Amino acid sequence: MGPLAVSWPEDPERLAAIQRDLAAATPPPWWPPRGRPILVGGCFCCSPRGTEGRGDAGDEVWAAAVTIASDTGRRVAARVHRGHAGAPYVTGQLARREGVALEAAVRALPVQPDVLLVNATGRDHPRRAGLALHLGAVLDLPTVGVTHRPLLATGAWPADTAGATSPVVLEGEVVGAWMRTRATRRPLVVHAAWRTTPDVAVEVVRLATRVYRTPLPLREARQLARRARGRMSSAASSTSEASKPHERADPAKDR
DNA sequence: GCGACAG
DNA sequence: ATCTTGTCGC
Repeated sequence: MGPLAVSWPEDPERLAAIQRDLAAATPPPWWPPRGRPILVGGCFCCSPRGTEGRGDAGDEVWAAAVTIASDTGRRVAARVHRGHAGAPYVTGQLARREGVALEAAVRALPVQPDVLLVNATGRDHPRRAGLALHLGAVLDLPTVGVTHRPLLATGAWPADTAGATSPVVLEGEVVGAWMRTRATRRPLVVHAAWRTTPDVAVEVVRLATRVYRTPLPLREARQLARRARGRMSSAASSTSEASKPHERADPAKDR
């Protein structure tokens, strides 16, 4: 795609209009090449600790993005971007809060992924265009949403075996799937988003998941964003910086 | 009063 | 998202 003029309007009604346009768009479907490794990206945005509730416009935020090779699980690129929230969190309008920062983090990646995981819904949305779908359109990248629970859609949990899935449906449309990435762990919801179907979303998450419940790209992006928040550098208001080369083997929690 | 709908 | 609390597993 590309011609579609998409942005991150601050006005809720302008965002709603864009979401309706995005929902009606018919970009070419994408799916992972069979039998060949791909680059799977992930991005994540967090706010200062102690900030409960919806937050406010102008809140400091940290957005991280990573690119990971699906065959080795190795990180090939990572960036953290410190910026500001465009709005408080409002159901159905997450794009206004996190869109700008997430876009900046992904664009800063020296190696772009083939497909991007986003901590948000896609078609499961009041206007069928959640942040995961919106971000894909803006970046011209296929996207898959991954959340802890649906926004509006419903569906029964899958069997308690690794890899099991069950449909998540919104008004008759299958918009995603519950997916048991790890046996005995709570399932995640994987969402069809920009240029992806529920089946493709499941396959991408399968390719990107290793030993943890959370797919590697999302897990690493989350770690990077929170680590950056912890450092609390006193740099200027908005800056992009390379990730540090070394790793910490921390048995961190995996919510 | 109750229930709740991404992050 | 963040907070709290509890439990399980390495």
